[in-house]
Amino acid sequence: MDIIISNSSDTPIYLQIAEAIRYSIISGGLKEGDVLPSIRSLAKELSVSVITTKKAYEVLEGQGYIKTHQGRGSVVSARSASLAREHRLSELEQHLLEAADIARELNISAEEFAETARRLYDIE
Amino acid sequence: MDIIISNSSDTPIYLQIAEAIRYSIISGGLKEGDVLPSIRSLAKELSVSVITTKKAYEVLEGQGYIKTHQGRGSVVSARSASLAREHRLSELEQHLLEAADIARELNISAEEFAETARRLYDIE
Amino acid sequence: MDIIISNSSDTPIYLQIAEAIRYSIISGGLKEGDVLPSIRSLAKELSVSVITTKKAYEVLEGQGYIKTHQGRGSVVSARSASLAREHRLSELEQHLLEAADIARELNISAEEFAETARRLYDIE
Amino acid sequence: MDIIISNSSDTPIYLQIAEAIRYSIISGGLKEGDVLPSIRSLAKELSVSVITTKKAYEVLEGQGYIKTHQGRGSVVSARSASLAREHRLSELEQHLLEAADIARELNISAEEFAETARRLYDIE
DNA sequence: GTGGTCTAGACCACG
DNA sequence: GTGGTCTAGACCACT
Repeated sequence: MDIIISNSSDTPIYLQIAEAIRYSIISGGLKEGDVLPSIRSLAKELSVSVITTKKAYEVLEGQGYIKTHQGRGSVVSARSASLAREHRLSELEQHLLEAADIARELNISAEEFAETARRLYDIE
Repeated sequence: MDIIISNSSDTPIYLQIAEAIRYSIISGGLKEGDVLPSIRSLAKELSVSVITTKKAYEVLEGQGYIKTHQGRGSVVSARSASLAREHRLSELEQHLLEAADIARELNISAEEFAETARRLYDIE
Repeated sequence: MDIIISNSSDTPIYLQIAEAIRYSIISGGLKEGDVLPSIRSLAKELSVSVITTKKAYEVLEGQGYIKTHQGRGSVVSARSASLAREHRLSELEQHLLEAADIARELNISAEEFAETARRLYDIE
Repeated sequence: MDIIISNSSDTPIYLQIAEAIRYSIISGGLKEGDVLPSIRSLAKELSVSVITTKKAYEVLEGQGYIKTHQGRGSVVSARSASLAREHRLSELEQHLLEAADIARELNISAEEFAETARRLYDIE
């Protein structure tokens, strides 16, 4: 669980945690059936309130990534990997759609747009 | 000033207004030196609080698009059009960069990525 | 908003609140578009913590009954009435299924079972 | 003792065990005077904590189904079968009463209600 | 005024 | 040990 949280970010901490865990799932660090750290131990590790980690887990549970059981902690649920991948794909599409909107607004052609996309992909 | 605001959107109303005005500037509906409607008349027209329109104008002023003078209303400032274009370009780049990040995370190749960008451009 | 909450009940307070509101929706006390009391005023009225009312509203929002907007409170969303009815119907079915399970376990015939259901319906 | 416990269920494990034993009593698998497995052997068989099986036995003892004697294990007590039957009957009644409440709330007639009960009885 | 987020600290049920 | 619920009190963003 190497999660880095930023207090200055404008995405709330509980979402930063949830996304870090989702990333762990997608990148294979966490697999189906794996047990997540307890909300209390994670809270201590990240120096945040228990409520914050709990909320992160609630979000993930609401989206079907994990299952939580009283007294037994939380485990990564089946289908979580494919769920996470779908989620990221739709985010990618969302970004491209917004970018395309702007491109049309600025009279940038489809070719130029695709070209720019390609170029920015290679940058980093 | 035909601005449509959506209550169900999760971008705050004052930003929706600011962006609508910026769009008017970039698309030529508002030119340098044009006088904007007063915050009170605009508030009435959009059925929102005066505080909200005021905040929208403050944002635009802070970014250099308009100039507000005590008792004389607000006017579109010089260079506003090029400013707006630059702003939108950087937003476009930002979206593409985030999309590219996700694409690499999901092992999507540069070709596939550029291809998807092209396809989504044509959709709407 | 006449909600009666019981501290001795074993269903959590936030769920009691959520169900009372759902009942208001189903019984016509709250209609689509109606504005709910603010979480703070409701908390004061019920003598519970703000967090508790907030959680109740979060539950209702998660199930699609209401929509909450920062700074503007919460409103009953469209479809909420039919949603609520569906929800109660599935609860009714659930109870009957569990009852039927027990009836079969106790060798109670279908006729006896239906008869008992009829009789208990009339009791109150 | 063929008890199947489900980790995904939201009824606590100790209650699942208690109910499985009660079912054994009602269905004749366990008769008055029969000796139950020790809490330790049952715990090992089900791969749960000793605390859990102990709690299940405590529940059953509290309801009069079994008698536990220091160092001599637990036996099914007299009248346990009729007790269990009564218990299940009252549960059945409880479910039907709640279902009837909902039915009246939704303006479902007594006939429709009894008809639905009959239909759901036959389903499985 | 509104809701959104976060804190520290408490009690309870489950294993 | 675990999570589930609740409290009082705080700061921030939006209207």
